[in-house]
Amino acid sequence: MAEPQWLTESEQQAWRALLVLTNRGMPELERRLKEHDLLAAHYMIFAMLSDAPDETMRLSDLADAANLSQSRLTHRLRSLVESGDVTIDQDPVDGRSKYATLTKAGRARLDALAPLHVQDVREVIFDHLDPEDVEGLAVALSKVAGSLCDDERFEGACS
Amino acid sequence: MAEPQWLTESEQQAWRALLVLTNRGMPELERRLKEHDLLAAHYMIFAMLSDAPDETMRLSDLADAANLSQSRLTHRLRSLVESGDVTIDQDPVDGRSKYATLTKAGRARLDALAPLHVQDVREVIFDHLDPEDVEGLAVALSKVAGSLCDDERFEGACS
DNA sequence: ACGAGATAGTTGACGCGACAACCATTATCC
DNA sequence: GGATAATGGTTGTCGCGTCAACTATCTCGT
Repeated sequence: MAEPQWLTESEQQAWRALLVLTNRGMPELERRLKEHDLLAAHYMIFAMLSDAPDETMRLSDLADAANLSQSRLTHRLRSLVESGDVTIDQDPVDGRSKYATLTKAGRARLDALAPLHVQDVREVIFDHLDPEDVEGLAVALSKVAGSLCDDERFEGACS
Repeated sequence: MAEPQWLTESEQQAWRALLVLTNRGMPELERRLKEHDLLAAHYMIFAMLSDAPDETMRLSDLADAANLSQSRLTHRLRSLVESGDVTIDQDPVDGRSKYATLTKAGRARLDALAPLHVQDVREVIFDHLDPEDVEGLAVALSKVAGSLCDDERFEGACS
């Protein structure tokens, strides 16, 4: 049995700060989104759809792009369809697949919210960083994210 | 009304990667902890208590250190007390406060789990980074974390 | 062509966490 | 010193996300 490989000073610092960010910062952002009656998952669905051609995606691709489980996507889509922000259609060639599409209303809702959300993200995160910090973050986090998308039993469209 | 201040290229990259990490990496770590019948919140409670003098903390301090709401702490402590990992005692001088203390069993459980958890954290995060990446992460995340602890209507013992 | 397995999506149950309301105790202040 | 506020903690409700089980469709080997 090998000695446990403890975290270095820097690693500990990064890990603790990451815990603060995930357990305080991200919930804070969710709270702000909820003031507009939107879950973070909803916003991700909007954002991914709006970036897609025809604002349409196959459900499983959408789930992957939005970092959601299929089940979670189904649950969230239910409310988005009810509120008229998204429509769901059968794939005509593959009877298993379905497509989600952003409606005009959904598109309008995203357009209205996006600037506010970006502002929130700025206030919580990027306003406290200078460009080199951001660059360092981007480099390091991308490596970790890349491994999470590749590793996870799929070639991951992830990002 | 000002033009919305969109994210720069680097900021977008960092933000997307952070979303992957929070929505995939962190749940993965929780899943691994749960194989040992432990919630992430439980582990945080253990870790904070074990670092404290006498392995004892006032509940509200513990909540703050572990990034938990008081209510969430209460809920989690219930199960930890039931399983005999933690005891709770009244503060003799302030009738409102209580103290949580790690029991021998709790200490043993943490000692057994800590190396495994560190290994998991390594596999998910730090194994994919070289020292400069980690340093960059630590610097940037610490700034964000610092703002979250200070800002949040409290001088924050936060790390 | 047919049965086994893979893929796409849905469903329902259950546990955790957020939130608001609440009780108890201690400060504050006129 | 007695009302009022502030602090510390608990409780109960409700919604979300996970998980396992399920249906339906498609693929592939033989």
